Amino acid sequence: MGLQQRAIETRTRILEAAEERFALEGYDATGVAEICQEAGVSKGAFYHHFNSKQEVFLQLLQGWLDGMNKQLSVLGKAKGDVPDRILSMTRVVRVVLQAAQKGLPIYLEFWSRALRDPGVMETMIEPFRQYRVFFSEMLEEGVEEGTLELADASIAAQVILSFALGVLVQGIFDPEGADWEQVSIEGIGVLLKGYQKR
Amino acid sequence: MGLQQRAIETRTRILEAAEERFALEGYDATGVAEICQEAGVSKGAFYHHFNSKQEVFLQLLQGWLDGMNKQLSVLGKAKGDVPDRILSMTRVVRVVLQAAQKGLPIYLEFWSRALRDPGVMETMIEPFRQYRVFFSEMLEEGVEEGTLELADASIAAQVILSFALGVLVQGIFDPEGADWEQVSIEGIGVLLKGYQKR
Amino acid sequence: MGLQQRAIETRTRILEAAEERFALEGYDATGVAEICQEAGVSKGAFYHHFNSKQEVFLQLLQGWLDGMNKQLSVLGKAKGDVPDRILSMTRVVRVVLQAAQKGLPIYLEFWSRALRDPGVMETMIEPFRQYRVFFSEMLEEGVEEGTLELADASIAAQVILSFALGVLVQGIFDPEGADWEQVSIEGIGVLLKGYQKR
Amino acid sequence: MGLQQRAIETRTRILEAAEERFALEGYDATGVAEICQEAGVSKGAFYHHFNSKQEVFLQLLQGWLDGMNKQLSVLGKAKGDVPDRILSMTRVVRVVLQAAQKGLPIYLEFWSRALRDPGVMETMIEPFRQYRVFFSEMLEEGVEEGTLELADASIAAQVILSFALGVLVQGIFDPEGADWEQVSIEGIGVLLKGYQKR
DNA sequence: ACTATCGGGACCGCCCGTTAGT
DNA sequence: ACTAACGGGCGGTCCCGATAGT
Repeated sequence: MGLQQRAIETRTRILEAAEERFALEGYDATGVAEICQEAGVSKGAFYHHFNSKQEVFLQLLQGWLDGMNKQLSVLGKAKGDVPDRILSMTRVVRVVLQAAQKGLPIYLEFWSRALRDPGVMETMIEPFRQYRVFFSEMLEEGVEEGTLELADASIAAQVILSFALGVLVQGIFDPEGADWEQVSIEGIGVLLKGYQKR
Repeated sequence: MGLQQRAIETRTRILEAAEERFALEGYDATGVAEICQEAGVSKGAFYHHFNSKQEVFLQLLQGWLDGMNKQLSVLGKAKGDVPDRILSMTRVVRVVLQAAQKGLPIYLEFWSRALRDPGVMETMIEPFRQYRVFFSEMLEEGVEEGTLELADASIAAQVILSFALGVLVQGIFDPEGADWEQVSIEGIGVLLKGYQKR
Repeated sequence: MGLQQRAIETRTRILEAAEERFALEGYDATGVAEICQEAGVSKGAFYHHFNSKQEVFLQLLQGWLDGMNKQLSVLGKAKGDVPDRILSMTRVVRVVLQAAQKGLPIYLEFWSRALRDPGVMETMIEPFRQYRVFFSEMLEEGVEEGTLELADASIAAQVILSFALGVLVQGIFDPEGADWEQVSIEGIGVLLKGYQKR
Repeated sequence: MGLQQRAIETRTRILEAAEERFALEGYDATGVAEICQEAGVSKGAFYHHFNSKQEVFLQLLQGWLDGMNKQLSVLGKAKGDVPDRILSMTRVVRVVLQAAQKGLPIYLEFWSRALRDPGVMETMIEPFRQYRVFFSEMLEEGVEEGTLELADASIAAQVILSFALGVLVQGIFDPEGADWEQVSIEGIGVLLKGYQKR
């Protein structure tokens, strides 16, 4: 309906404006008035749709987490044998880095918040754990299909993920510092060679 | 004891109090009055020693960076052949993690700030680069001494560091999520095996 | 009655309170909180209507200047020949003095400000110049109607205005020091006699 | 003695610095620290020589008043008949204006203060009254020497002084607005003609 | 005589959220 | 659904002055 349509749009505009401002200046340094101005609405509208600035933040966080989950489920449907699938993931490093870089400031805000709120912390950590489970299962699949040979799939998964995360972190904070794509290919290559069945 | 002595102590007390409050509540959420109370000094004293809250923050950052540099120079003086030295580093993971965990909140504050201030960003990234250089030289030493065999020492260094950083990051944010010491030993083992001369 | 109505009233109350406090204690010595209390509004309301204390001050100044202009246009419509009109003006000295005395403190504030802000200075001086032009034209009218005889109407206007201003200034700062009405009548008398056609 | 000499110099430096800052920014807007910096001394020195910022201000005021008195006594020693003496005073308008312009800001500060402090007000007004007495006596001298003819010397003195003050005020605030020297000569001429014995 | 250090207060500006009104 | 007006309070900064020390 017309009215509802407009309301939804207003909501979205507020959320988008908030994300932008939070990313640019941080949560605390961003005023509600600022968000409203950016969104082109009045403060009344803001508090009509949200109960507090905090709530807007949490909604943004939730949206971000949902996005993560969706990504994960896409990864699960890849084809080929396990080593190939891992290598193919490596190839998208550049894309991932670019995406991550844009979202980094707000992401750091999420973490800052998480450190002071155990509930948020739990929610933030969850994706990490899911990645680990997902990867662990994938490696076990590799053992079953006979392409990998490893003592403990869980630990191996953590090793590979740690390396990937390390590349990511450095790539995000210091993109020009090295050719991170090359580093990731080399590193994954060495690790896979160590884990591959001869 | 002299005037100067007392002044230095006051300064230190302010810095320590600020560090604690910043870590506990974040930069923005911490008031100058709060810092002063914690430090047991007046606002007059605070603004006698520092021109702004921001300046206190930057001094803390500087102190932290200096500490990093000192650590690095200690690492450089280790003995034994290169693979052994690397392995011995992994053994201190637990200690490093504990130390890092304590400093994490303020560290995240540093990064949040860095994202909004290119100058700070540069300063924050520098240690990363120095670690890379340091490690790269160490690996070349390994090549010279005949224990390692690698195509490009610089990239290999980045690979190893990325893995280490990844373990660290996960260990900091999710200490209970896995046995990070074991993961680091396993991972470094695999990587070294890949780089060691047969 | 509407929202707007109330807003206007609030604005007015703030301006009036500010004028009173500025006059009583001076611009710098008057706090925003003080003005708010006097006006019976909150600081939120204050900063909703004005961006700063300075802005309130400038609005007061503007209002005062507008009042001056209005007065001038009233003077222009008097009747009788020119010498009579000038004499009739002198007779209101007492009234003018009383009015001026009340507004003096804030007026001095205006000037103090003007000395430090060329833009304000220009605005403050403008009325002076307009008075000169107005008077000059009036004297020329006297020449045309044959009641006055003078070499340079502009200079004569400045002479008369200077005298008037001098009486005013002394009357404002030292009302009890002399019978300023009598002085003004005597002085204007002598000047007019010097300029009147025999 | 050496020590005393240095102390006096410090005092003077503080007073000069204060005068400059007060003139530039106003009494309230000028901080003690600012004065100290300008004078090149510490705050301790400041409060060693003066008990408060206010005291410095009052000392400046006193100095200014003493200067006024000195000027007056110089005027009293002029030669020639009274009309000539008055005319000769007129000729120094330009010099007076320039001097007054420089001291205007601090002078306005004096008056602002005076309005809120009856004691200061009395001190500020005194020179005005002395000028009136001085002038009144001079005019009576003119009557005695047979060059002037007037009903009430006191009022005539006030008339002439009012005109002079009016020219001065305008000349100070709007120096470019007219040729104030010419205006003063013309005005005094007309007034003297009215008062001179035929 | 002069300095460095410190105390505590108060001000302006802003901010988050609410309410009266459309 | 949305706006304008408003409430009350906090936060960084600075300021005047006092004191401990040289």
